[in-house]
Amino acid sequence: MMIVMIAFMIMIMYSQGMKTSRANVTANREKLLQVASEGFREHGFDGVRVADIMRAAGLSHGGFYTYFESKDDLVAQACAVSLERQAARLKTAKGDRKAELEAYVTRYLSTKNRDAPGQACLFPSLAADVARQPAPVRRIFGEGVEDYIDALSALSDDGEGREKAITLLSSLVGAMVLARAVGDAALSDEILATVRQALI
Amino acid sequence: MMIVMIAFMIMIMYSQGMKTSRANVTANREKLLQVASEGFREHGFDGVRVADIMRAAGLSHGGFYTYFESKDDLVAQACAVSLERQAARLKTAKGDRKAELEAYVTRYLSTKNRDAPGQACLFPSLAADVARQPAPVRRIFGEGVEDYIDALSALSDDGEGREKAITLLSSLVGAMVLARAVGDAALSDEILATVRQALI
DNA sequence: TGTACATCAGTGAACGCGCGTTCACTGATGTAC
DNA sequence: TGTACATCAGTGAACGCGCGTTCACTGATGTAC
Repeated sequence: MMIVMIAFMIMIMYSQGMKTSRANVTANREKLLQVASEGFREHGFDGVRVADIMRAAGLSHGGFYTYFESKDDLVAQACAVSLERQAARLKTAKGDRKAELEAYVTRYLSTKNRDAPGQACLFPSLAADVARQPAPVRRIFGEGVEDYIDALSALSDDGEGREKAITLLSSLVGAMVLARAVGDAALSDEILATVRQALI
Repeated sequence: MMIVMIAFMIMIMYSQGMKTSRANVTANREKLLQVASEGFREHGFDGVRVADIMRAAGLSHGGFYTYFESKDDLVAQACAVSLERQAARLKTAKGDRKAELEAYVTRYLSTKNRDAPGQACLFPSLAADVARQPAPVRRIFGEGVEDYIDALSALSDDGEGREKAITLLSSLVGAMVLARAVGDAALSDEILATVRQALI
């Protein structure tokens, strides 16, 4: 009985990868990328310290270089992860494409989204910072934008999908960037509401 | 003769404010704000050092605090200056308003503007950074956006000026932010061209 | 299966550099008489 | 007008803190026999 239980535990350990050291590496790396991705969107690349990220993942800061070559490396990988996820999320859209797109715009330009940049699209938070990053990050980012445009295009039902996707994306990003920057809450709300109405 | 020349020089010195110490303070402050304003737009607030700015103005770094309380103070004042200037420039528009607006959009979304952020609108360069700055900067920035929207509205000739101004500004800012961030030059050009066409 | 050894994730102190800020000091500018 | 003094812009060394990165070390995990 005991042996069966132990064997079972070992199976779980291996299959879920939560107990052995090697599996921990995988889990920790995912956790680190997740924490970094949210932190960067919320506070910018320079606003999050290596030590913060390690602490949030339950590790001490010295172990950072087991996982990443440098902070720049983490920045690049965290961007890649965020970009993939948000393009993937867009591609799962089913049903009426027009309704789908409208729902997307409404969600994107909501005050909730504005006030939780850590959970939101990384373009408004990080695009301006990315423009000043080393080439590898800019390349990854460019591919992410490309994917995103493709995914948005697929939601459009006429031949001008790509053009519409680009102008739509620009409006979304610009509105959110401005809404987050202005100190005045009323103006911020107005920007979101106005662009939302114009797009739907 | 000599006395007349000297008197004349003194007049010039006082009137142009280039030689006496007190007048230098004014000229230096303007120079510092100008240098800072360009530097911040090009490299972000954290990308420009106090010592860089002082050197560019021909001063040593220790003198910084003769002019500003802190770097944050400079950030706020430099933003105020840039914002005022770009709203003022927009207000000088004369002639056919529609043509004026189109010319403005074309200039705004040009590759030249994209490649010279130090000379361009500060919204795409700094809005995301501003969102993470202390409240005074955000307030100043918000007022600048408000002014800008007003100025753009005045160029629109129907009753929906303000709504149009807000959506236009969002498109401009978003397109420029994305165009500057993507590593791929072709995609960057495409974003600018597509949004330009859509807006004109 | 058990044992001895090798590997390597993880620790936490320390390093080193960058950068905003401070400070004692200088010398030109400005003022009072 | 000239002289003596006060003010203050400007200098450059030094300070202090933050933060990315390194490093010697530990102990658990994994491997060989």
